Amino acid sequence: MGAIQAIRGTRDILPEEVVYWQQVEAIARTVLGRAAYHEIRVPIFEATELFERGIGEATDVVGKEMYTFTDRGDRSITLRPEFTAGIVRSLIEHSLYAGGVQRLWATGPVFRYERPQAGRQRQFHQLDVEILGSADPRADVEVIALATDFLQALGLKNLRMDLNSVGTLGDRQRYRDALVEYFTPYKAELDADSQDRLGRNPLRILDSKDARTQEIVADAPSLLAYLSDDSQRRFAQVQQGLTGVGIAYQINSRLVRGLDYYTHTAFEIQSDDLGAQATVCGGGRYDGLVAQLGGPDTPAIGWGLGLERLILLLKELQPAAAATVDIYVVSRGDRAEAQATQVAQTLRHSGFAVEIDLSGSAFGKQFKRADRSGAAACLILGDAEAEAGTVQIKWLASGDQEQVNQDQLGAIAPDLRQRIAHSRT
RNA sequence: GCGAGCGUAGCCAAGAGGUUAAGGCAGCGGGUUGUGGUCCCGCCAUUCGUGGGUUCGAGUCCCAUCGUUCGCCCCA
Repeated sequence: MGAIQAIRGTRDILPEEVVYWQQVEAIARTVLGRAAYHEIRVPIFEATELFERGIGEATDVVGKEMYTFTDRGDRSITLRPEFTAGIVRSLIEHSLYAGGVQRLWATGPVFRYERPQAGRQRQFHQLDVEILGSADPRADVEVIALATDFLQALGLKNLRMDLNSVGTLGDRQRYRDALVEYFTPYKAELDADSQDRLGRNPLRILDSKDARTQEIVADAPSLLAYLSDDSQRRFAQVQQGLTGVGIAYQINSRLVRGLDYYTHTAFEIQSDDLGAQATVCGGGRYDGLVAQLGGPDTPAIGWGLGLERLILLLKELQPAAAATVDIYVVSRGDRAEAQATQVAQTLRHSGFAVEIDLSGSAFGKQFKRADRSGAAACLILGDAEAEAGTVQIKWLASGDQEQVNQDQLGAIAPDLRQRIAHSRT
């Protein structure tokens, strides 16, 4: 023992799994690109204050989940727990808002100090999408459609979307007061967590899992009743827009998301196949955040999507695609081995995926490995071939074998390519 | 931060106080020193996450610790 292990809550993504990640990233680029979104890359750590001010001191994310440390210059640094705050900081710092509506996306690791469990780690990855500078309900629809398009392009099914409006900060404050008034007489009957939430974040009581609390919640005032006329009209427009582009959703008036900055539209996409951590994608509108962080009044909406959870779902859907090798090169003897290196290079330059056997062991063993590599063809170089400047090409499926001059390999590349493709079908 | 389960080789896994720590997969070597996918043989844990304790004796019991899994909280 004594071997160093990955830190708790972090993990290695091994080659076999990376295939899924690459697939997800490729599809994200396609879907986002064709909606005219641009990638932005922001730092992995920021001043702690950014998150405290942006996400809200009262939230769990800031209160107990941040990876915060002091650097050598005595600054308080925090590993980003989400993307939005950093993107907004960047927008302000570079005056991107001056260029009109900004459609941005980002991906990479984010960090939250929590107990790991199914679908949850301390370092995980998100895909993040934001549209900044528009208050138009069509922006809400566009961004949500991007999430469903992306998930659909990956072939995921059995997802459901909850939609809600949390109104303006004012609407929410009035609702919050109403809730406190409603719950206070029941305080003793609420579960312990909810009693605590009554003072801190009464909206959270609404989705308590405790049975008795839920009985009390059943008669609690509804958030929708506290929305201003304007907020209600907005919410209706978003719903019409979603219906118009054929996106299914259900209204969930208890959907209140964790971060303080949300206004109006809030939504969440969930799956039943993820255990307790069912949320794959969550987001909403945050009209006040840019101003709160010192920028000009800039309405915005966006979402974050958990890539680990997504890949968990993807793995159930499709088996891992084996990485393919076209040609496996087998050689024995000093001269042959030297030539094999050159031949492999030539073939790679012609575009083939070529793996070379470095073992120097008996041909029999090398053939065994050739077979297991999944290669379509095997190139053989021994003393005889080295002497003659030739190479044997053996087709592993049929066992057929032919001889080619080494300097002809470039010329027959198109033919080889065709036959390799053919042998795979 | 709280609760519960688990921790034997690269992977899966038997073993439930007495002893040579089964077996399978993968890997490596050989049968076959230039021809694979089958087959046969051999090798692959002085040791059971770590530390301490109980006992004549512990992988098997107890304690602690670390890791891991699932759940709570919360979220992606």
